[in-house]
Parts: sequence; structure tokens; C-alpha cells
Amino acid sequence: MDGTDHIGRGTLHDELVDRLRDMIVEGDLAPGSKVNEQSLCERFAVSRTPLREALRSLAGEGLVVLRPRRGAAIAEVTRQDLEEAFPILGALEALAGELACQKITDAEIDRARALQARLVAHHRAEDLQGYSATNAEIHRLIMSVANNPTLARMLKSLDGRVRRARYLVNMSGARWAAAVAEHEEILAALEDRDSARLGAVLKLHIANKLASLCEQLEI
Amino acid sequence: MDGTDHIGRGTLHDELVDRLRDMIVEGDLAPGSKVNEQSLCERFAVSRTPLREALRSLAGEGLVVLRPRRGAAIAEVTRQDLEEAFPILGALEALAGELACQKITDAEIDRARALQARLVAHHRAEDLQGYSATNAEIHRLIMSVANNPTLARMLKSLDGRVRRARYLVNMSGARWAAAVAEHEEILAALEDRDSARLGAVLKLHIANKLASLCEQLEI
DNA sequence: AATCTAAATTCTGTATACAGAATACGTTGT
DNA sequence: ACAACGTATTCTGTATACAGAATTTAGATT
Repeated sequence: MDGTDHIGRGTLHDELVDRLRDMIVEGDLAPGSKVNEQSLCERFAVSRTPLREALRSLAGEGLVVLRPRRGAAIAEVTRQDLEEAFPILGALEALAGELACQKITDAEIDRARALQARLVAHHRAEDLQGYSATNAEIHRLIMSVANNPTLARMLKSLDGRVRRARYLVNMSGARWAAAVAEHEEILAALEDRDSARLGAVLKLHIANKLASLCEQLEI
Repeated sequence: MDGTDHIGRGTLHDELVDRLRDMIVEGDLAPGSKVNEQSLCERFAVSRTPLREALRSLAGEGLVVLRPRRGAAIAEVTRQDLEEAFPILGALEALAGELACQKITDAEIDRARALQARLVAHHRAEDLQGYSATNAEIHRLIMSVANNPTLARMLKSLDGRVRRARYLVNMSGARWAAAVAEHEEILAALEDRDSARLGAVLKLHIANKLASLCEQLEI
């Protein structure tokens, strides 16, 4: 141990991108704060070259803002950003759902049912942690059935920006119950392989999330 | 003049991204070909640092593939890529259309009408160049009315990847006529501020583009 | 005290240097 | 002739060096 957060596997660039993204999403690097290249270099025991490349990558994901000749800053989470991102998230999730409907197998529907059961159980037990994990797994299942890596990549990038906001607030009880109900509908649409309905439900699901989030953030 | 393609304005990185993107989209850098950092550095009279940062940015846009320890290559234009990208493009353009419907002013509808008239005129005159320019302007108008910069950025990045394919083939006469007809419908939906219809038409418009493209590319 | 200006410091953008991995090449043995 | 191996070369990833822009600090002026 030498006090620094030394980095090992793969290329420094890739490792840095992952680490920094986590730090940003989890609020470790505060929105709006200026990035001091040198102190981050010391923190990770790394030179400026890979760090700067990592900042560029994160700028591509919208987590970092780069102003020429005046350095990098952590992107703010503004209401405007969220209002821009959520409809896109809705449209893309809806697309994923529609694609998934066309391709889903009976076995995968069974798996979706099992996940939904777990989701309900977590809600009953008021286990938010478990709920979130299962929720993420359901969305991952849909993405993997949709089988569109490009779509998956874009969703992941958008999701990073939004997760940051979700990290700040917990769901209200009412919102949680509603979310579970929406997930029942999502499952039903999947079982019927009803693209249009699934798309609509997912869009609504996301829109509701935004509303609840903005309310809680008071922005 | 010193034989090199020397670079001036702004930061080298930004300039390089723009130049390289154009070169890739226009086929100047062949899909699948390995990128030789050194020769590109000489070409632009630039050191490796900004060039490598530019390659990273383009990798984020999906135009370049970066394999650790074995360098960069220009991304291929595969049928699979196109089939992944087009539904996303469709969903996003549809979203842009729906947003635009909710916000468009009478003056902007007039402008759309004028552009549509020019589109038809270009088609009559068989002026593909002019047609393409006007076509792009219509899509830009919709994007600007939709007023969602995040969406605009994502569409631009996706569009770069697709434009490359379009660059390779010209529209067939039949497809061209159909495209003009679809644009009539787009205008009509805009005039009625009918979100659902505009979304549907745009989705179809994009889907047809893909079909025609794949057919012509024989992939 | 407040404002303006100028020197000093910090920070960014770019170039260059260097070590180790990947690749190309030639040699040897069969 | 061909395969396997070892060497030489090229190329990538990272560190460091340096010039000029931006920012801060200190001092001068009103």
C-alpha cells in the first residue's frame, strides 16, 4: 500500500474511464466542479496523457464538459438535461421493447416472469437495494433479447447520466407502488408479444420516472 | 505551402476530429483499413497526442474501432451495423418529429412548406445534389424546432455512421419518387401538428431508406 | 476602500522520449 | 519447400518536457 489508488489491469485509459464514471455517477466528483488534472493524476498515480484521454471519452458520454483552454468540469445535472434525456431514454427503451417482442422465446418469457415475481417480493419486503438490482436485471433482459448492441451502448451511456440523478433521491412510496404496477404491465405485454403496447408502457414508465425525479429533486 | 495539410483554427484535437470524420464518411479512409498513426501525423503535421485523442473521440462515435495494443482501424460498414443503426435513427427522428409537432409555430410551418416545394423542384430537375441539401435542411428544421440538443447530438453521431453508407450509392429513381411522396406526408403531419402520424411517417421513411440502401449495397 | 494593472503562478495543449508489446523478417533445421 | 524459431523492426501506451494561455496575486493609483 502506498496511499495512492494505483491501477493495474488493461490499459490505463479504460480503467480510468470506468473509475471516473463511477465516481461521477456516485457523486464523488460533484456536478459542476472543476477537474484538476494534476490532483487526479496523483490520486491514480498516472500521468496526464491517459487521464486526458479518459476525460475526452467521458465528455463523449456527456458526463464531463470540456471547454477549450479552460479545462474540464463535471457536467451539471440540470432539469433541462433530464428533460432532454428522458424522452430519448423512453424512445430507446420502447424500441428495445418492440424489438424484444419480436424475438422473445418462451424460455425468456419464463425468466421475465421469475424476475417480476422477485421484483414484487422485494417491494413487499421494502428492500430497495434488491428491488433496484432486479429492476436493472429486467431491463438488461429486454436489452439482450432485443439483440442490438448499438442500441445497448447508447442506452448505457444515457443511463449513466440519469443514474447520477437517481442516486441523489430515493423513490417515494407511492412512486414505488406505481412502478411495480407498471412492471406488471410490461410483463403482460411481453407475454402477449404486443410490441405497440410494450413500447407505450415503457415510454410511460420512463416518463413517470422523470416526473417523480424532478419533483423530488425540486428542480 | 509545405506539402502538408497543416492545421490552424481552434484546438488541434477538434480540427482533427472534424477532418478525420469527413475523410471516413467520404470513404477517403477505407472501412476496415488500419490507421497508421505516424503517417496521419505527418499528413496533418501534428504530433501523436492530439491525433490519438481524436481517434478516441471518433471511436466514441463508432466510426473507429480501437483494439488495445493493436491500434485503430476504420469501422466497417456491415449490414448488421446498418440494421442496428436504422431502427434507432427511426425512433429518434420520430421522437424529434413528435416534439416538433408540439412546439412548431405557424412561421416555421411556412418555412417547412417552402423547403418541401424546393425539394419537389429539385426532384423534377433531377438535381440530386440540391435535393440532398434541401432534405438535410428539412431534417435540421425539425431538429431545431424539437429543441433538444442532446437528441440532436445523438442523431448527428448516428447519422455520420449512416451517411458513409449512403455516400457509396445513389438513390434509385423509384426510391427517390417514394422519398418525395413520404416528405409530402411529413409536411402534412407537421401542418396538422399530428405527433403520432409524423412519428409513424418518419419511422417508415427511415425504414425504407435502410431497405433501399441494403438492396443497392448488396449486403 | 475599491479598481485597475502588471508580474507571477498555474494550467492547458502539444511535442517528444522511452519501454514493452506486437509484428515482420530472416534463419535454421527437417 | 516448408515449418518453427529467434531476432530485428515497428508500433502502441505512457511519461515527461515545454510554450503559451488563463488565472491569480500583489501593487499602484484614484
